[in-house]
Order: sequence, then structure tokens, then C-alpha cells
Amino acid sequence: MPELPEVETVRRTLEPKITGRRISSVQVMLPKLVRPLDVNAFQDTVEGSIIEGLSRRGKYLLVDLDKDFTIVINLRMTGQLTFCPGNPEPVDAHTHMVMDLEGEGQLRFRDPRKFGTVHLVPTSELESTSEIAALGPEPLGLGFSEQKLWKLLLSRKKKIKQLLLDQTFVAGIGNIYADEILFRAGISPVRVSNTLSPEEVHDLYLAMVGVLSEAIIQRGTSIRDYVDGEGKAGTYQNMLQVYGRKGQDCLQCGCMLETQKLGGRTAHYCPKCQK
DNA sequence: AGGATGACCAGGACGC
DNA sequence: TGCGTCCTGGTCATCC
Repeated sequence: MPELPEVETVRRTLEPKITGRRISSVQVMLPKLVRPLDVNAFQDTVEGSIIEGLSRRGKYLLVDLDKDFTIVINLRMTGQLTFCPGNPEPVDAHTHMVMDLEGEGQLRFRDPRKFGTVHLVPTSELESTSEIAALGPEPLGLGFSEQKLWKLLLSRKKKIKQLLLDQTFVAGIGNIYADEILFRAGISPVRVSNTLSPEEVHDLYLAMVGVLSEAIIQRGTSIRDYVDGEGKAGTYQNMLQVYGRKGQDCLQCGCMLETQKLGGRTAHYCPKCQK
């Protein structure tokens, strides 16, 4: 499931391969993928454009084009964006968009569950589009700090797990890393945000930065579909402490890990280590 | 208005 | 084997 570390890994692996390249043609096999819902207009704008860079905001990938347009890609649960060099193999049934790059190579979007989205937005309007404008701060950004987290937590009254998943609170954290961060911080997922002590906020801040940074170093978590921009799996799944380990022993205290439904999502936690 | 809940997307896993 | 059911998670609509 692509969360911040996975999307950042895709960005890092793709950027050197596609920056400066001209998109010679685009095929969209799944029309509902692109917004606005007009494949012809999408093609007209994208074809002939040069990719000037690839950036990330939260879980969104931003393909910056030279024509004052940006392609905003959300991989959702099972989306994959990969660069295929040379003479690539034919696409499979789950590949919904292919961009041919001038010279050689293709940028492919594959998504078995078809939940992903590809939005074409004028670059000048990027920061004001609803999906980007609503995002909270980047947890690994320079502007983020323990003090800022403290203020944000005090301003809300919500279970901490659900707040970490809220993209308007902080951008980029999904179910896997929310559970891993709370385990590392020793905080129960059901704790209400404005009841955390200064020490707990300190631990939470360090856990957020630590878990996300280490997951990027490990090139993401590959449990089901996730692969990076070169089609390679990550390795952070080997480091998971609680996610997907229900019924197994806590690696810290040895007692049995539990799960609980929280706002429709499964929270994995250690009943002894997390207060 | 903020918080909580449920629906939705589609396919894979699993049980009978 | 085939069918039904449940689970997955990010997002959005709806209700309180």
C-alpha cells in the first residue's frame, strides 16, 4: 500500500529516468482513470510535453510538465508507476495507461483494483486544487517540528490513530505506518489526541520521523502489490513490529499482539507496550 | 464545524 | 469446481 515512504521511493527511482524526457504519445486504456474525464484533452496536453521533474506531496506524485501543467497521480491501494526501458514487454490487463518517451522507454501505470487516479492540473493552480490544498504538513518537511505537532494535537480531539490517518492533519501516513509509529512511541491507538503528555508528544514525533525515514531507507513495504519505479520490491516488511502480526508475540515484551477496528480500519497494537 | 460512520471502488483469499 | 462472503485502505458523502 503506497504511503509516504513508498511514494517517495517511486519518486526517487523514477526521477532520474524520466526528467528531461519528452512524452511522445499516451494511451489510456481505462478512461475513468483520468480527470477531467476527457481522454482526448488529456492526450492533447500531455503528448509532446517534456517532463521537467517529479515531486511528491503526501501520497501524491506530481509529474511537472513544461507546458504549465502537472500530472497529479494518486496510487491509492494497488497502483504502480514504473519505467520500462528498451523494448518493453506487452502490457497486461491491469495496465491502464502507458506514456511512450521519445527515443526509448515507457512510463506505465498499472493498478489491479483501478482505485488510482491521474489528474491533469494547471501548475499555477496546483496549490489551490482541493486535493493538494487540503493536505496537512509533510512529516519529514523542514517546517515540521515537535512544537508544531504539539499544537496540532491540542487543536483536535480525536483518537490518535484516526488522526494520523487523516491527510489534513499530517500528509502521507497510512494504516501500516500509523500502527508502526504508535507502537514505537508506546502510545495506544485509542488515546485521544489532546490528552497526550509532553513526553508522549516527544516520543510520537521521534517515532514519526524515525519510522518514515527508516522505511524510505528500506525502499518501502512490499506486502501485496507495491513495487518501486523500477518494478522492485521494498524491504521494510521485514522490519514491521505490529502491522499484520495479530496473534503473534510482541517483539519487545513477548505478550500477544491484538487488533481493534477503529473507524473501519484495523489497528494493530501491543496491549502491554502501548499505554 | 468538527467528529463519527458508512459507502464505494475491485479483486484476492477463504470457507463451504 | 464454483459461489458467496469478507477483507483491504484512501477518500468522500452524510449525519449528528
